[in-house]
Amino acid sequence: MSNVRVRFAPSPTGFLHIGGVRTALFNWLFARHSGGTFILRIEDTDKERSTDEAIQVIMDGMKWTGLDWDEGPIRQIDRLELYREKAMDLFKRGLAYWCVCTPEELETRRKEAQARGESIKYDGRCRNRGISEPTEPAALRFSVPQEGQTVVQDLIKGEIVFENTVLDDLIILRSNGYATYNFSVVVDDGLMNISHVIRGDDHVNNTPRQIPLFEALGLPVPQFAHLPMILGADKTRLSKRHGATSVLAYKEMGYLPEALVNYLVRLGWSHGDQEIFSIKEMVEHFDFKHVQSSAAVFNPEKLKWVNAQYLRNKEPQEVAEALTPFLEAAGYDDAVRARIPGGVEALISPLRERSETLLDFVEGAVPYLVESMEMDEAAATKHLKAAIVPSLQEFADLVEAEPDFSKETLEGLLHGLIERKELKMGKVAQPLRVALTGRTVSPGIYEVMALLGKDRTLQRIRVGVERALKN
RNA sequence: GAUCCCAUCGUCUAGCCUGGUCCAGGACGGCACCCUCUCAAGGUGCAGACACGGGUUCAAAUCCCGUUGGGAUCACCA
Repeated sequence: MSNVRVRFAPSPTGFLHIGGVRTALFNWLFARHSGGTFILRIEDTDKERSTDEAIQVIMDGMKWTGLDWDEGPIRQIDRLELYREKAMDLFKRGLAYWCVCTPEELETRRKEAQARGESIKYDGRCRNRGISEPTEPAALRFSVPQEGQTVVQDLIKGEIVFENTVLDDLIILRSNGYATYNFSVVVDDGLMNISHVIRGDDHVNNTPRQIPLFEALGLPVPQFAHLPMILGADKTRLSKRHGATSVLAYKEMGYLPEALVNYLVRLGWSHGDQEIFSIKEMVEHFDFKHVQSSAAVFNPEKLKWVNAQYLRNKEPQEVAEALTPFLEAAGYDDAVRARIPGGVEALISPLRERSETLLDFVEGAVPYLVESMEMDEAAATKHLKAAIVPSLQEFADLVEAEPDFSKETLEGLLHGLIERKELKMGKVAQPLRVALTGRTVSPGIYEVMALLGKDRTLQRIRVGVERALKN
């Protein structure tokens, strides 16, 4: 086991966002690539917004995508005392001070400063007051060094330099006694020996605030890798407006977890021209050198394409296993599925080329699942005409008299009929398709018959004939 | 407004570090054709980008500077 220790640290305030999964994925990939440890830490210090359900949803999402963690979930709520101790330690060492400015005062001063066109950072008013035992509500602020620069050697963006004068004395302990995010993160990353902090680049501006804290606390400063954001089609941060952003929503929409992961890994990382990666290949090739430094637009079309690739290349049995819960959810139980000769697995080959998601699959499977199907009226009107009746009739009679129902036999029967009647294949196949499936679009006609079985095939052709007679 | 980040086809990207092999390659999407019992899948082809302006250099997508444009962050949220 290497010294690489990384963490994914979501705050449980809602669902697991697609961007969060990507962050988790890159952490996981780096850990697995380097034989390190991947830690799940829950940042739930905001008691108002954090919920247990959200924690469960995060874990469910990670399990679904296969991102397994080695340690945790560690909850910050269980470590509040620790943060308090570390903060007071800083105070005792003169590196932090009590601030009695109220939130309202601070807000007012920020507005005034902004109105004057000045920096809105904290003015350091309480820094030299030397309050040792506050008698009114007070927050503890960290005295940020104001000289020199803080340099971040980012693994993705390179060197980022911040003048320390732009940094203000951040609050590390709120007046209610709870640690703030920037403080608890540093304490945790330090104490957990995190070697690489891999997070969204919306955190770059937090980094120069955190580095001096590591140093003041005497904790090792990790390396940083700031991942570019995922944007919506309008180039703003991905949000609900852009469609589904919860991972589990993609599960429900019929995406395969490995396809989602594959799409996500290519969003910001590349390995030459390769598009499809097995998990093993991702782990093997992952590196920060090929992580893009600019933001990427989430493209649902390409996700669909990737999903389709997986649907087409997986073992039929595995696709069937993934599909079954969706059929079940659509109300097609065991008994219904048994209507198809060969069962659910028989659906895979004919439908996989025509489906991008498992939901598409269900849609395409309907005619073969139901006992009596719905007829698309427009299709019937167009294709089931009186002129075709003799052909359909004859074909049904031939099939009925023929004990063998194999594709080859069926093909021979239909071709013989077409030649005798001097018809075009399309002239017969299309009415047949409509009679058999109620639709103008389906897998090949012989595959359709195989999925229906002999009885339903005959029965539907007869019904089709009835219908054609009325046209 | 301040700070920081970013900039190759509509989108994801290769190439950039280590200038020439790039009149810029692949993929999604689009279009056309082929295949064909429909729809797909598959095959073939087409359109489509180095944001702009200056340098440096024999030579720049690649290095430097500036401009413009986009994004993120500026809380006793995380």
